[in-house]
Amino acid sequence: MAVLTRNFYLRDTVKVARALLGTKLVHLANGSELSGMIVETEAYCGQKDSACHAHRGKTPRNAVMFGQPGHAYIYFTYGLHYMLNLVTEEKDQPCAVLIRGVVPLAGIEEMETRRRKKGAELTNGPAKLCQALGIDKFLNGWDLTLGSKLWVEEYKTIPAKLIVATPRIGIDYAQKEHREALWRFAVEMH
DNA sequence: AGCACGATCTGA
DNA sequence: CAGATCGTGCTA
Repeated sequence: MAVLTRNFYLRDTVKVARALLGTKLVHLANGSELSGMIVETEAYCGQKDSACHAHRGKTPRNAVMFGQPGHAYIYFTYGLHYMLNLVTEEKDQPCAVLIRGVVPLAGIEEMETRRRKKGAELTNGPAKLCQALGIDKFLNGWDLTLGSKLWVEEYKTIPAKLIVATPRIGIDYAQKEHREALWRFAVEMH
């Protein structure tokens, strides 16, 4: 399937977040494919967004967000978790989409061994998905348009009826306007 | 140089 | 509902 190009990411972040639903996230970890269909995302929209890491300007940690779109912004938090974001919009616009959930497609056995705890709820939650797919800080800044090591490709078209938009999770510190923005997108399962 | 805290997850 | 656990960024 076609690897998503730079232009896919070079758009309004909220649109990209929505468009990423149904695409396939692939990580090649020592030769084996670990992949899943993206079913939950959140848009973080630059300096003006008080929930965005780049809100207070450029720092060593968030520098990748200020670069070209189509790169992975991965950071470490709570002393134990990694989060995966995909950089969007043009250079110097520090925007990104947080990947919050995937449905495992390939490498499910290996994902289970990577996770401490087994079970079907393998990759819902931004930190759990990183652990299952073996994504860590060494992939920070990786160019996702190369189609090697870590990338996103076309997979499935999700009917609009199945997509819900809600406020983002875990950003109670943000201003009301940003706290309430419907910038989280998820595919309704059942 | 010190310190408070986080786009989370788990188990009690 | 608290504990895990540490890099980051703000303050001094």
